[in-house]
Amino acid sequence: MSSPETDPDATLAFARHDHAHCACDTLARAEAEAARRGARLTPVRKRTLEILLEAHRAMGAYEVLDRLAADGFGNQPPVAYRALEFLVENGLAHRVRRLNAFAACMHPGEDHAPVFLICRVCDAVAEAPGAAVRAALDQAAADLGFAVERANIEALGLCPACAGGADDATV
Amino acid sequence: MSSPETDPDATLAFARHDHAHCACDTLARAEAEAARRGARLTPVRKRTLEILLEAHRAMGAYEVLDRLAADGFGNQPPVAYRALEFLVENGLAHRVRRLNAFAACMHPGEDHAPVFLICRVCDAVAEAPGAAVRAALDQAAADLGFAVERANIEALGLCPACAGGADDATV
DNA sequence: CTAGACATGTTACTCTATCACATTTCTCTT
DNA sequence: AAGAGAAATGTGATAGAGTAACATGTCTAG
Ligand SMILES: [Zn+2]
Ligand SMILES: [Zn+2]
Ligand SMILES: [Zn+2]
Ligand SMILES: [Zn+2]
Repeated sequence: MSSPETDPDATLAFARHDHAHCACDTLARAEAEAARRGARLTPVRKRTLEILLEAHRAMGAYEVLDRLAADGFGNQPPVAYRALEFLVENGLAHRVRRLNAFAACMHPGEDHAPVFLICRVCDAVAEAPGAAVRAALDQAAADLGFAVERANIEALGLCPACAGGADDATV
Repeated sequence: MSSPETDPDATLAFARHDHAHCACDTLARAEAEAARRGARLTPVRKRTLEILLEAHRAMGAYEVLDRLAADGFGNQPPVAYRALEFLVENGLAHRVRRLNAFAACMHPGEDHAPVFLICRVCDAVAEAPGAAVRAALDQAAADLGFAVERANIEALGLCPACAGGADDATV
């Protein structure tokens, strides 16, 4: 698909890394986490997670559905939406509302408050650690007597690569 | 469904207030802000903002459209979307992605980083001050070399009224 | 009064998401 | 092993959200 070393295949968490290994490793951790929670990682669900991991980027439900259908699973929207919902509910994937898309969780099992950084130029999406952000959010909410249960924290901006000069010039 | 005193008319910023006054006052500030920015607050746009302010809650584009159509404006989606987009671009309204909805900004003009608190029981939506949250977000992003330009910070949980006991019991 | 910019109206369409129902597969109990 | 009930899947239909494209109108600058 592209050079293994510098592939800016959008999506990488901005940092270069051995993606094949990272995806495989993350899948293993996801499976462990699913087992720990007693959640059934059925074929469709597992395949859905694999698809997200392989792409290593945020994917629309219909894009995932196409892949699933190609693999012999159902080809109707609910097939993808149900699998994705399961993954999100079990902390194996996240929903990026700004993009109407889903992305595999890079830290399954670890209790975390993800922050999504979306590059407006190359569409890369990174899941950043947001413990501090979440803490600030909880505090701001508490000031109003509001108890936060779930949060979506998404930022649009420029990734380091795109900010590094070649951004608007290359458009 | 509710008593006059404790009416959880969804929407209030959790705190009781003279809404008619609050809406009127906010509209005045929004008009001033629009003028300051040289943005043309045309009839449709102004009416759209009024609709959002009167409802004092997050409204879907199509819901706004119905109101606009009833007032003699166009009745096709672009009419509402264009007006709403204008308001958002000019800081007079916000988009709440989790709800696929829009809400009038309660602090037009004041440079602010809004945090939306959405009650999962009564659907109330409050725009909380999120300067600290935004600061934490900027820091978390900076750690990855990412420059945040815009952010959506939305939390789902329980508002003080619904957390105060009568929540799931009254359903 | 003409050209251009901006705003609006309208048609049609795409993308996103959920409902409802039939069928199958798993699990737990007897 | 049998059978009830829960969970998961497949499928068709439909609702909801958002945009592209084009025509018309409006206002201003020259
Ligand atoms: Zn995660
Ligand atoms: Zn980028
Ligand atoms: Zn605001
Ligand atoms: Zn509430």
